[in-house]
Amino acid sequence: MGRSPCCEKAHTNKGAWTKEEDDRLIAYIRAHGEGCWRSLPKAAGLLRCGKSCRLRWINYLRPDLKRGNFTEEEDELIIKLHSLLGNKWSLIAGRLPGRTDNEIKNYWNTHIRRKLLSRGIDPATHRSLNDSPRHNQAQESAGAATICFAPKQEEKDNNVLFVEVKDSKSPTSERCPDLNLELSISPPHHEREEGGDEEESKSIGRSLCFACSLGLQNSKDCSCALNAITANANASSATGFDFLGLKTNPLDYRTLQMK
DNA sequence: AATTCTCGCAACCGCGGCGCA
DNA sequence: GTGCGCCGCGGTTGCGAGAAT
Repeated sequence: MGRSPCCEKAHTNKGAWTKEEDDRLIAYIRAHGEGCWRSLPKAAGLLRCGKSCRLRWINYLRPDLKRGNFTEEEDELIIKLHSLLGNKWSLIAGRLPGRTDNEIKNYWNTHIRRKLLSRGIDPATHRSLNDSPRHNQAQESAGAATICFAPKQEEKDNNVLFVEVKDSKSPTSERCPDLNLELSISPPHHEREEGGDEEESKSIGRSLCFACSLGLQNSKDCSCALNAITANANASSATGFDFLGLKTNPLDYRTLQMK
């Protein structure tokens, strides 16, 4: 039954890695490639558990890592992605070449949180801090805003789901949707389709192709209404929408990849 | 110069999903 | 079908460096 334990914790080193350990790990992975972290430490002559080796390699030793300060563009991209994905650091890291989930997580906690607070934005909800009391009151009285996977009929036929953000009290009146990730499945929301150009454009701005969000980037089911936030993160254009007060283009979930 | 405080980052821990036996 | 281990992820901790007193 099952497999043997990944490592004997009693005979493994912990704490900071030494130069010699780093060299051994690098040399081994250069020779044999990544993978099979369970057997790697023994094979490489390291007194570490596989988990520790993997972490050290991914977060520090990988040759493609971009060391150094985050750029302003990276900052803004992280903020946008976090507002959409929440604390899904690995997904966010997947959109920032050379950055690791751990690095982004640390950077968020030390720099970006403060940056958002100084802008008057709640880093947890991405809403204006001034809105919070009113919003909290609304949530208490009418329930939290909800992201729904609400397929339209034709999308149902194609097995496509769209993510929509709605406020249970006023489904279409909020310009910056609450990104409470409390999820629910709901039937198609036809009211919005009948709501005229303005409502339609808001609806489009809030819709994410669920197939893409699930990593089915090349799926035929992918018909994401939001395209290429990240590809155009540096160049806010007239076609972008005002997301969190940051003029931007929609996010292309097609390119969101797991590491 | 010595001590205390604050901050940033590397590493660890625990959990959930998945696959193997 | 079930149990167990591996892998990957997010949250948390601990330590070292620099700033402040």
